[in-house]
Amino acid sequence: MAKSKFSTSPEAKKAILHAAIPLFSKSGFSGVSIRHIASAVGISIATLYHHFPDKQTLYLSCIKEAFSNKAEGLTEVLSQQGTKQEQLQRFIYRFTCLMSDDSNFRRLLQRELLDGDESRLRVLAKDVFHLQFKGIIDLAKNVAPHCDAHMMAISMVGLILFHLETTPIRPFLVGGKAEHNNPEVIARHVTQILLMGIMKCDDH
Amino acid sequence: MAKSKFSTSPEAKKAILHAAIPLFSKSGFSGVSIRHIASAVGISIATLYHHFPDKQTLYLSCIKEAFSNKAEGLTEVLSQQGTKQEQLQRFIYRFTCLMSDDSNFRRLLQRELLDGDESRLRVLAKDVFHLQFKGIIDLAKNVAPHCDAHMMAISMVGLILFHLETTPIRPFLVGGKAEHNNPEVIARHVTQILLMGIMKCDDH
DNA sequence: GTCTATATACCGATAGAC
DNA sequence: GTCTATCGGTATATAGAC
Repeated sequence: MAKSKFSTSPEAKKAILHAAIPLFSKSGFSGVSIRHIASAVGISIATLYHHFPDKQTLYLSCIKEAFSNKAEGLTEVLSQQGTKQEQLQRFIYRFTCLMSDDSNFRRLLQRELLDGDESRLRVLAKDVFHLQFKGIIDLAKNVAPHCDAHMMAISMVGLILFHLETTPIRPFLVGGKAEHNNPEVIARHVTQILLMGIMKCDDH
Repeated sequence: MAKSKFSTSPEAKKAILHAAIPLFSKSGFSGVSIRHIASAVGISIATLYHHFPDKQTLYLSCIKEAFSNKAEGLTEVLSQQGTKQEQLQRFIYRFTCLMSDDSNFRRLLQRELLDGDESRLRVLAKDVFHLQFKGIIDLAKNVAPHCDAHMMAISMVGLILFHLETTPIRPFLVGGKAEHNNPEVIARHVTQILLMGIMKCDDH
């Protein structure tokens, strides 16, 4: 109880958050004004300040909302069965789809890695994504027991995210094709690298 | 000739750029004010505007300066000799060191991938890094002729960048150790994945 | 809970003296 | 080339009516 000084309806807060999330995703904290957010929701600035005490709190609420929504999907993606190879393959594919479908989340995550201070990153890692990252670590231990599981988990996530991150610059890079933005193509490529390395890779 | 309406000394411009680059790297375009930059250089706002017509031009000049400085180092890193494996190994190691030594550049690059519009990304890919990315493509074709060279180049760069990008959150992630920020450790891990995949990887 | 109106500070950018 | 002074606009945030 008493989460706020004011009486606020959860619906109104959600409406503000879901209008603000894509704006923060696109332009970052400093690139979005309270005016802009209020205008997007269709309310006045004063009304927005009735629900959130300041811009910083609104931003952190957006992060929390976007990330905790995604945590469920991640947990589900990690509950895989089958052989080790199948587990890896399915995780890579479904994680790629999850990130590809929600660029708002992916961009907010990458912005947090650039802009988040120590306390924000701690919350992100320890409170929001602890179980999910642990799941990826366990998957790494399972499929590659001789590896450093932490590094392997970072590599798996990084491979996928960077292929999505480079989507807008790909048309101007040598060899870039539209199919390189297809989650299935990305997932197949990443899986092949992880399973066999590049020497035996054949993802044409 | 006539690059500017005003007479400006290149030294003064360089001084401004090299004060502004770390600021833009840390906080992004919207997160840094002209006042802040002028203060960091030790000049007045009006003096800054004598050298650059507006904030946007100053920012783009920072990008251009930081990136073209790095292009030389990248070209040098790509002129490798030895067997295919040695070429890959050395490129990964030296590229990792290059990115690790200059977090300003790496962060500006990642910010551009998030914030850059089509025209800025086109300039970046076609005018600034065309030869360097072509070099990575050629390396990929050489060491992995059966692969999609574009995807492989993206994977190599992305693997390295994400390990550096996650440095600040690593202390809070399961299994994170200080040694995971060591460029040699990162390069060895990435090289092993690329050469052998995770099944045969052993980077403890 | 929502609004209009406003306080206060900072923003990018310019004028004009030296 | 560098400065002080300042413009007009926008930023976050608040006061107080309804």
